Amino acid sequence: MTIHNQEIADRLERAADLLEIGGGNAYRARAYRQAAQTISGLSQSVADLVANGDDLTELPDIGQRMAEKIATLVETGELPQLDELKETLPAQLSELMQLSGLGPKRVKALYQDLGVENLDDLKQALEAHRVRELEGFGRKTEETIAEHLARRQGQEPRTRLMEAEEIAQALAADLRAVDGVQDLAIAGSFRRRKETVGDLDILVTAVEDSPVMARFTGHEEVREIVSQGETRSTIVLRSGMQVDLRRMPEAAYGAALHYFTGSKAHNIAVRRMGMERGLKINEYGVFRDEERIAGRSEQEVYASVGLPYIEPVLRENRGEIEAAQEGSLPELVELDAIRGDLHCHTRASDGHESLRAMAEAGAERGYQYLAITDHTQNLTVAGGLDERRMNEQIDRIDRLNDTLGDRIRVLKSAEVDILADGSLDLPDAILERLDLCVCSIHDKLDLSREKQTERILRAMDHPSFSILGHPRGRLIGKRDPYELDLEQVLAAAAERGCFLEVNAQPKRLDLSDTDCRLAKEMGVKVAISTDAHSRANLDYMRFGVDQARRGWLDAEDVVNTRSLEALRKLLERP
DNA sequence: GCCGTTTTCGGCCCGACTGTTTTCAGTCG
Repeated sequence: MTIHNQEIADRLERAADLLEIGGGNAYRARAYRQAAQTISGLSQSVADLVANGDDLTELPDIGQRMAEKIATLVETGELPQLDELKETLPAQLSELMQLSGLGPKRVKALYQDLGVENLDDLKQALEAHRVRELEGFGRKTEETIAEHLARRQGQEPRTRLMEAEEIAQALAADLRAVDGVQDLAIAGSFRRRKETVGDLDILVTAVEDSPVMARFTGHEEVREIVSQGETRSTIVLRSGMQVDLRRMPEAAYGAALHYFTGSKAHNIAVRRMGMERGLKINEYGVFRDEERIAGRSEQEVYASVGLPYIEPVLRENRGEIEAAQEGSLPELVELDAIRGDLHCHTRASDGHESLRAMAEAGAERGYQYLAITDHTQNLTVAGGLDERRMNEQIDRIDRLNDTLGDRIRVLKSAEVDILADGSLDLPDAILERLDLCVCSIHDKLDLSREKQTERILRAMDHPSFSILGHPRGRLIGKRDPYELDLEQVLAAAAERGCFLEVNAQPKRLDLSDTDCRLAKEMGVKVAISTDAHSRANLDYMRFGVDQARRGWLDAEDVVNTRSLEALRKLLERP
């Protein structure tokens, strides 16, 4: 049973929590957190690295001692340091740390003075009003903790990017309309285009007497004002989304935008570079002693530490700073570079529109080609096509292409089910009539890692296999990816000339950012496809492009940036 | 516990806001 990167990161985080609560050297706890961060952002499996005898100390923030601990964890499933900590402190104190308003000091006080060991204990202590009697606590603190505890139940902690976008853009539009507002940006993980967003960070510059802060905290969608000040306020909207507004002087806009865009790890790394140069970098600018030497734009901030501009999607401290220093940052793929969509549905299966409507919608977006990929017979719930209906669909596409001229080319395709034994869900005679095949798994999601991997490898052996659709099968926040050895799949794809999909559906975004990066490292190109079930869904393309950009992909790495001619060539199996 | 153009010790990002105090600790991002 191999341990996943996320589990390793979680154990290290838990150890960090307990170290902080226990007091002692706070920097030691931070070292555990930083190691956890490095590992959760890694594309390769740490377990595999250890198995290969790779040197983990080459990874950032992992030294000799941490590498040994991780190796032990991978090999034995145990982290002895964590077990030792658990002997002195209850492990569940780590959960209390997750509650907003509770940090190590307060958790320690709750434990030592009130014997609170877990969330249930905390609830009882709050109800008995014993918390307010602790030194440093008070009535207000007790109430805040109680509120956060109550809200925690059954709440989705992160919002998918698309939903966050709807909320953010509406609010931003209202704030832009306030008197005296000059610049406004939505920063944070939203600007980095992370697949999910925890809260929104909005940044404004405004003339001195602008009522923007008051209009923010007084907005009709506000459910709760968490804090309010001259330059910073935090609210919770009725949707449950927490939003920060920061008001900055114009001369500091770039520095503030950089600061609030994050990620935290990226900022810390940049600030460290500043320190080495005798500079202090904060949200108000870059300072040498008391003098501000940069801050109006982000470019200035980067230039002050000798770096070129780094795109927000790359700011995760996953090697972008080193790449910037070496001048080897990728030229990220742009939405404009996409020449067609290789995965969409019509009414023939579970789509909502006609073939012609989808083709027209593709042409409106300036696409050169659009692949129609209705489901196949195995997926009965979606009205999948059998042999006869598939043949009819192919003939219909031929006739449609005759009427479309050079406006757009509709490619004959299907989203073919990969059956449990790895065979494809339509006879070869039909598959051969298709321009390409997107092949996906829709059932038997709970096979073992070995069997699921084997299933896909076998499917890829089929000469008609072109693209592996939504390769991990995850639904963000709803369903975990199925067990799969992605590296083995990528190696097989590279060998056979197959591609993997970046499914741009906001609830899928599958491959993930780190998966994209792994694909690139292993020499496998991707198709960014919307899996559209309606014309409007074709606009999901930008979410897929953002995900690919977060995975460091350039236009070369993406098959559907090619002209139709070049695409056809690429689709020919070696 | 990590790290090194101040390098094997002695640093480790930094400011805003809140609540409990009355000058500051704790938390957050």
